[in-house]
Parts: sequence; structure tokens; C-alpha cells
Amino acid sequence: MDGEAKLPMRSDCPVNFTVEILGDKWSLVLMRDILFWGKHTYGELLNRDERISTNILAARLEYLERQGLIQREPDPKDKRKDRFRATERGIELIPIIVEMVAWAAKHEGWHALGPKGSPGQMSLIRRAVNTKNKYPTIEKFKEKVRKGGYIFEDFA
Amino acid sequence: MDGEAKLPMRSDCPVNFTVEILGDKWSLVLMRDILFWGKHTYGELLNRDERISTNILAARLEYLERQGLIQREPDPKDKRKDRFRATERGIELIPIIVEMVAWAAKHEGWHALGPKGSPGQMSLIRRAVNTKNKYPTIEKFKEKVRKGGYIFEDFA
DNA sequence: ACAAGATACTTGTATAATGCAAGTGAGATA
DNA sequence: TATCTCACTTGCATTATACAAGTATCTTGT
Repeated sequence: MDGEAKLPMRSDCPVNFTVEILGDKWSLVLMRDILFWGKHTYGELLNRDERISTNILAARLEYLERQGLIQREPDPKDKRKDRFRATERGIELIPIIVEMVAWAAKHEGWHALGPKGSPGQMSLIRRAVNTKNKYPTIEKFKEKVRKGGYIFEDFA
Repeated sequence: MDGEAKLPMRSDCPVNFTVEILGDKWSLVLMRDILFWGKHTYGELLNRDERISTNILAARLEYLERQGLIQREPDPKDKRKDRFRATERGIELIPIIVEMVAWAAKHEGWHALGPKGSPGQMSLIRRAVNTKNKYPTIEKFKEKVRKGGYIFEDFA
């Protein structure tokens, strides 16, 4: 997680490309927090269920910014804080995240964790698994985030 | 990568669930090899562009089997070999992988690696990025693998 | 104005995941 | 039956992640 070069990828395959950027334990979870739950500050991202460590969060935020998935800007109301918002490249991760939700929802192991999802979460899951309105739903999600909102805004 | 328990997940979120299972540098790349390229033996999986190490491959294959994504069976023609085939749970990863292809294809960094893709690979990419026929294409992919084939069969 | 708390970090150290190189034993091949 | 192929294992180096404690800057309440 230092000043590594971007290019020496293991191959030219697009699957490998995406895995090399996002294939870790935190990147997509943090993008979920920003895109779906509207968590935009260090403190908000820190106090989530997964309990990321402070040093890992700082390193990951710098990494995601370097990868062009988020942008950092000072909070106008509190000079201690920065706000992290998704770039267009980050917003385009929504389809991947939705398919991950659909995959989890289809398989037993996740349900065994208990039906602790909020109504908003469950509502998304139903739409994500339902092929009929999956793609229009995803487009609405992207549009909402582009306008400065977040996906679970209406259920929060 | 030892005999770890499955359940103590960091949260009950379906995104986190999927990330905890697939969020590493190799799982999805290996599933790509099996599902898209029809690579089914240790040796075939070892000799791919990404150059996985022998010990990592052995550990990952055991892991993917333990996660119920692949199934191991002896090769009928060569007693030294096993064959690894995707389970239904593994086949259901295809939509995630396709969205990862679409994401890479949309963004500059991947194209900078050079247009080294085979015609078959490029053909998939075009269809994966095109929302119109994405869903039926993905369903055909799944059906093909369920019948014992692999996605790039016809272009190989 | 000032003390106390909040916020976003850093630092130090431990464990886990990944990477590399060199073996090894069972089974196929000539 | 000698050699080669194949699927590994072992040992060690490096990188990523985890945990606990500390620190500098800014805000808040009095």
C-alpha cells in the first residue's frame, strides 16, 4: 500500500484488471458505504458493522482516491473533516455490487446470518435478484448518486 | 487458509458476505479460468497468464472446494489428475464476473494494457457492456456451463 | 478565553495472505 | 525399467490486514 506503480498487471485480462484493483477485503465494502449508505466521512466509515481499523481505513481511502474511485474534499462546516464522494468511475461499480448482493441472497450461507437487514436493504435485495427490473433499477441508482444522493436515501 | 470456520463474518450485509468469500487476488480469476476458458486441471490452471504459484493454487483450489464453488473429481484417463468443475453456486458467479469485465472495459486503465484480447474475448466484452442483450447473454453462458461446456468454447 | 471533547489520523507490533524456489512421490511413457 | 509428467509440499521472504495506543488539529461549552 505504498507508492506502487499502477501498470505491471499480471495479465491484460479485464477480469484480472478488476480483481487487481478491487480484490481485497475492504475496497468494495467502503464503496458500498459511500454509494448505498451515504457515509462520507472518516468517522462515519469507521463506525460501521465491519469494524475496520483506523490505520486500514486511512490507507484504503488514500488507495481508493489514487485509483480514481473516490474524491476527497474538505467539509465546509467542520475543518477537521474531509468528505469522500464517489467519482463516475466509482459510481460504475454499482452493477458489480448489486450482482454481489444478488449472489449472496441466492445462497444459504448468507441467510444463515439472520434476517437482520433493514427494510430498505431487503427492498433492494428483492429488486436486485429480480431480473425483470434489475437494469432499470441499477440505472436509477447511478443517477441518484450522480445527483449527490445515495441509494438507500429513501429508506433511511 | 487453514480449517477456519465459515460463519464469524464481520457483518450480516450481503455485500460483505460476498467480499469475505471472494475478496482476494485469486478466487475470481480461477473461477474465470474454469467458467470462461474451460481450464479444469491443476496444470492448466497453473499455466495461465497471471502465473499463480504452485502452493497458492493448491490452497485456493482447496478453499474454493470448501466454499462450494467447485467440485473435485478424478480424471478418468489419468490417475495423477483431478478435474475441477464449477458447482451451481460457482456458475452463479458469472453475472459478477461479467460486470467486472464491463467495468474494466469502460475505463481507460484497462485499454492501456493493449488490445491483446482474442476475438472471442472481445466479442464477450461487447455483449457484456451492451445492456440490451446482457441478461439473455448471461443466461446462455450459465446454460452452457451447466451442460458441461465453457463460455469461450465457440471462439477457442 | 480556555478546558474538555471530538475527529482524523500515526505508530508500533502481531498475525495472516501471498510470492518464490526448490524439492518429492505417484503415475504415465518410451 | 528408466525417464518424464504431474500435482503437489516445504521453507522462507514479503505484503496485507488487525489491534492497541498515542497525537495534532479543530470544535464546543462555559
